[in-house]
Amino acid sequence: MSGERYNPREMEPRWQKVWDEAKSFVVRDDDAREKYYVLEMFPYPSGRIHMGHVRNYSMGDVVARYHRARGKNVLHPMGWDAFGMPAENAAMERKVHPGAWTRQNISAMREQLRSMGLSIDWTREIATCEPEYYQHQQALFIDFLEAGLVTRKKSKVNWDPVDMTVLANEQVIDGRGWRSGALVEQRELTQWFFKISDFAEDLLAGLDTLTDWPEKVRVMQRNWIGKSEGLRLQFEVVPNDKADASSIEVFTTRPDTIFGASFIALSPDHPLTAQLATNDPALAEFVAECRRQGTATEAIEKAEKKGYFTQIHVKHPVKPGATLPVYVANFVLMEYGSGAIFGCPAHDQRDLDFARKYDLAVIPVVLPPDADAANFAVGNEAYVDAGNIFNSGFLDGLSIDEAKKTAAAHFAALTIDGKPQGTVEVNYRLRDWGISRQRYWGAPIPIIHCEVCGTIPVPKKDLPVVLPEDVTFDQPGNPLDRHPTWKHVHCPQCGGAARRETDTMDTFVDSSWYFARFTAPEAATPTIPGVANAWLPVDQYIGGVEHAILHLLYSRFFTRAMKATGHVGIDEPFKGLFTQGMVTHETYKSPAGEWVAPAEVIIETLGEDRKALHLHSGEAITIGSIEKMSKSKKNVVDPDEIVGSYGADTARWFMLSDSPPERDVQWTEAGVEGASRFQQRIWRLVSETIEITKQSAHSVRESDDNEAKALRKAAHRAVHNVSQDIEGLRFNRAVAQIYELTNALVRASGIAAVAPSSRLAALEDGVARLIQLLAPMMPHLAETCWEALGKSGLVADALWPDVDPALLVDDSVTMPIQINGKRRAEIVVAKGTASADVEALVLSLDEIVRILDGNAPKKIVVVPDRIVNVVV
RNA sequence: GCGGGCGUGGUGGAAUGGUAGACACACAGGACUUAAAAUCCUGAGGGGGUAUCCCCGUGCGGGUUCGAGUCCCGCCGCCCGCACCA
Repeated sequence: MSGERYNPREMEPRWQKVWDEAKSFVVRDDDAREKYYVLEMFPYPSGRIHMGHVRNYSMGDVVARYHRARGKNVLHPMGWDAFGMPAENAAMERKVHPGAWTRQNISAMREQLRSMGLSIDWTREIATCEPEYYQHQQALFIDFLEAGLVTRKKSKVNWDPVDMTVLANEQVIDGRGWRSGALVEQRELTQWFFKISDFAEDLLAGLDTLTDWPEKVRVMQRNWIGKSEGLRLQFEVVPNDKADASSIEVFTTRPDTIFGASFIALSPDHPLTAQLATNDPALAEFVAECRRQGTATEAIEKAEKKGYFTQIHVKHPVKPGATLPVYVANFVLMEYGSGAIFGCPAHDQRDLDFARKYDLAVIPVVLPPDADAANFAVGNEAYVDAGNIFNSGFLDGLSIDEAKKTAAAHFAALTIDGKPQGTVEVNYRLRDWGISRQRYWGAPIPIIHCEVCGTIPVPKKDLPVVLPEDVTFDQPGNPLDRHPTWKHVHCPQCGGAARRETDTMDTFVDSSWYFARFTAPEAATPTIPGVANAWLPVDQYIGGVEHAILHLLYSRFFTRAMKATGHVGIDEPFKGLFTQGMVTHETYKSPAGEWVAPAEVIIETLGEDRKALHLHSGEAITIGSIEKMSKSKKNVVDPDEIVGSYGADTARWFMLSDSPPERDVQWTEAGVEGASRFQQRIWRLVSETIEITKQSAHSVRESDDNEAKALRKAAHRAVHNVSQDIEGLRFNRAVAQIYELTNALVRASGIAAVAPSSRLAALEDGVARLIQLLAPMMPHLAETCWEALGKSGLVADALWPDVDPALLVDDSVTMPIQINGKRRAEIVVAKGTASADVEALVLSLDEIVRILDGNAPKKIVVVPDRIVNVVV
């Protein structure tokens, strides 16, 4: 046996079949054991799995298998985020139905995932594109609608006039549609919205409870929600013959700087702007120009601050007799605050730029701590830091915070047009979530439009609203809209002719509650609340950081909305979140400047130098930078090929070793080979251990000698450390611990044949423990070894090895001796040796005596059982 | 601009304020082999000395401490996220 190499290609399918037949990973709701829910972000069925999936699911599987071994009832499901654009693109390009394309991809990718040997309960598999799933999403939509969490409103969208569809901001490139290349228009469409902004405060507050989330993600969400507290302030319009309005409302977070105000600016989309523009062609032209600028971030970034003076003025609210000019400015957003601002150029850079351009007053009202009031002036840089208010009448001398409160109180007490002049208000950057998409391949929004009764939800008994199969993609626009019959229905209320909503839901809706559906994937309702509440929240969620905001925020909103409608009883869906790094690879370029795939490159190593040659042509290839694996740069490695040649365990092991999981990992051929060699090394160790123990009769139970004891200690320490590292998701360190134990056992196996039986027993026990530590990471190899060692049952079902605490502590410790903080010697003493004894021992050491050279130490610091520092 | 993170050998990376470089990859030398692969052993941060040993060393400059990769202050560089948010 010891001569045979381990053959993953033979063993891996075998164990996968065994687990399958034993239903090892099928989980039951009525299991009394403690629950543990581990979930990796489910994949989009693009066609084939990539290395990012391998990394993601390897990590999740380690966590799942570890907690199973810890005796927990582990839910570890898998599904498909199966709606979306790529399926429609495939339909247009290849004339296949999006459903056929998607389902074919799902079965191909399911096979690939199965070949990885993941401990997934496949009986719970769901695909969001099936009516069995999306009918419940439609039910949720109706419940949300009835609970007032859904609204229908007009909103500006990017409209592609050629494809006749709405585009996301990311799909607008240089003002043109990414597919059609047509100039994108801004259109107002009536769309469905989830009222996520109703939960802004709650979503913000909830972040503080998510202590097992990366700080980075919490900060990103906090910024995205963008809370700011300020004052809504009325400015009285100086009577004129242009404007109908008698007052203008602005939002400000700096009411303390009101004495520094020098202008008012309206958004181009402000109602007053529109009204003024009807009698002012130049203003109308200015507004049109602003709109042309578009919403692309790039354009906004470069746009110059521009304004248009409306000829009207408002009264200065705190300087009797003074007025402020009213501009329309391109940088004021209608969507935020009230769509109008007051400008205080001295203390806001953007306002300052604007003031310099239009020659407006710059009045400093915050005095920096070290400046003096007589000379302080603002140049081309606004002063935005702390200081005391000056030049400001009743606010003089106050701090910024005090002045904000005083100003707010002042304006709250005054009235304009019968309303308070100032009202304290909290604003959020977070907008409601527009979910309407003019697409075929998504969940239909279950609404019927009736001329008589209005907008009527589809009665629940009529769900699902199923997508029609007979659709065409040979022309632009929404196939649902031009389908001959699908949208023509009767009104559920009056029975008259009516029209179906032809918009479908944003695919982010699909992924906002799938984790809940996994708890009862076949239920007749979206969830079974009792079951959902028993499983949720997800204890450990793992996925890419690219979902830090949208997916994770939407899921948090959905959970709250589902709670409000009685589907779950919790607020936060994901207790622990882990965001893993990307998989990268070197890039290669041919002399012609074309990207070359790693599979077509041969690397030659000469000493420290590396040279790349083309596999076929033999021409020199340039080795480029390390980049995220992507098709466009061709630096991808196909998981199938790796599994086929090295086995799934090797791929899994490599993905877990070396790099900390939150950082990017570089895929290298050498690294994979190292992982593969380690696999063989384990198999040799196991085979040799079996041989040795077979040959030597060690029926006599001897007490452990020092070697045996050291071996046992190494094994128990490894179990302890690996456990902690897996729980902390420090897989790279767990791997290093396993290497260390392996090294110790391999060393011991060399001498065990001639050694006392106690060492053989320790070796056998250590190898068994090693295999168990390995089982979450290389499950197939571990099963093979477990079986070879003659252990009963599956290692996948075995309980995690226990740790004898007595074996974690040493009776003696090595203490380094420092002289002035530099290590000069070390001593081995019994654990717990008194400081005075240690001190005496140190001073008697030859090396120390020599280094001290007759000088008396100034001070000796003894940290018991740790270190000694002699200060000279 | 704002926010977050990072900076350690040839490389990926270890290191509760306590022996910097665990573990791995790559490399070099040796053993085995007709040979290669595989395997095993040995070496290795840099500099100096035949050796015992000495000096320097965690992006840079300060500080706190008996002791700093780790904590504090100020720089430099890189990465990520957000960005006309009033």
